[in-house]
Amino acid sequence: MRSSDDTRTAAARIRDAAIVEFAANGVTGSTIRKIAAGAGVSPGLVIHHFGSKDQLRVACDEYIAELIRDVKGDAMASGSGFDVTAAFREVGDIPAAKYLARTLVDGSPHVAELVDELVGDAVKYVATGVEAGMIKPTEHEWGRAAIMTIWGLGALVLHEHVERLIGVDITADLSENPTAASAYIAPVLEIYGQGIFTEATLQQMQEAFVDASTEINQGKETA
Amino acid sequence: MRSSDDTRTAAARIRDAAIVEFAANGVTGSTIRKIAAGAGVSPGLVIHHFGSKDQLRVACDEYIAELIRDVKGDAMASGSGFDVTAAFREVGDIPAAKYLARTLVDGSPHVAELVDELVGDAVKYVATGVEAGMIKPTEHEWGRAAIMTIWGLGALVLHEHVERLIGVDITADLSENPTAASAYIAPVLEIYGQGIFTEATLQQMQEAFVDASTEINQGKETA
DNA sequence: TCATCGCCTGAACGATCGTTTAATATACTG
DNA sequence: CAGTATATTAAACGATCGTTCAGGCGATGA
Repeated sequence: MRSSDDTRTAAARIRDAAIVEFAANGVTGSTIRKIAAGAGVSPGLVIHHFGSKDQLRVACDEYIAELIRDVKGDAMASGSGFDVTAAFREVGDIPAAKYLARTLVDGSPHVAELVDELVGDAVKYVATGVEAGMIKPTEHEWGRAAIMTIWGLGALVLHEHVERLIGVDITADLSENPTAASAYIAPVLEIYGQGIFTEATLQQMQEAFVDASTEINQGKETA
Repeated sequence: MRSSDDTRTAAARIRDAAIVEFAANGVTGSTIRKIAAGAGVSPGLVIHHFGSKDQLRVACDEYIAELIRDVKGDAMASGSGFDVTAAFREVGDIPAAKYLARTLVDGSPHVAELVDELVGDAVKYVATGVEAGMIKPTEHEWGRAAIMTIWGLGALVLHEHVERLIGVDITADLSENPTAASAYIAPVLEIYGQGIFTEATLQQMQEAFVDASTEINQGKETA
């Protein structure tokens, strides 16, 4: 696996190999021996550098989180802030998107913190969009931004299903092949553009929902 | 773990205990010994009934898929077909939603098949909605339905983050506490109702997208 | 030159894994 | 009732896991 012109530190090679392995098979599904083989080192060296499998996993979490922090600003600036997926294209040889997809489900404090930051970014992105008259205002600033972030991350986590269903690999760089990516982007833009419900349906649903709510907590008047 | 008035077959108890374990720790993170303990039997009996850990996992996949097929019709009929999550409330003691969340990421032919069916259901649900004048028509029938399904499933997969961010456990029955659930449902209804982009933004984005597409197409033709 | 120190390896250890096996209890059948 | 199939267990096997350990290698500094 290791090429002779690999200038990375052994510790860096181990970390990168671990990310590949964790992304593909999950943490419990990965073995130190396989990671060591991927990095071209002995299993003992993995422990020597990282202490334990769990500490290696933490190091990977932190590294990926930092990696995404570095590139997410570019994605926001490029105008595709409504789709967090845009921030998680694979960086170099590192399957950051696939690693994140796994870790979002397995659970990790560092990645949870990153998600919170992404929601904060989305809130800011949406707020500036509202100020510029490009995005509709809302009563639920935080909730709307959170759900847009969750939807984007959720699609990323389910990238295998997205690819099977729509034929687009959203872990890859979509900007390189916009024609193929349109199968994913066009419907997303449509929903975010005009919604799906007609006026009548929306009003009806909100009324039904308010009725159900006021059953529990009466006295609250609608705006 | 096993209560004396448990009338289930030992095989059924093992299967249910495996679902709980798989849902909580994933397949590779679960052990036959723990599953056996959860079912109140010996590890050997697990193998005797299911052959192997992998066959046990397949049995769980099939069982959960069938379980969801049974209840998903009710959710569609209740009018919340726009949110697949509604179909996956925990059934009895079985954490079907959490199991599905794990399996959607780990990958399983049976669950992938189920997802395809859910998209098919969504297409039908949307089509009837369009006919009834409740849902706006679209050029991307399949794509829109697929993305709505993916978004719903994605939120389910990231239920831990949804709960941390918005304070709503979408694996639980939301209808039992509509007030709390509104933090999740209200923004979703808003986005599905009116979108987020203003008319100007939508047009601008679609033009930019078409430009990018034709750039590629023209480049390919000249090359 | 030699002692030192960090990088690294190969072998081994104990634990735990999925699975097998032999044996026993229970239920069904004729 | 005898006989056979099924349900179930305890114990053990081999494989593999994460981790430890003793030592070799190569650069560095005095």
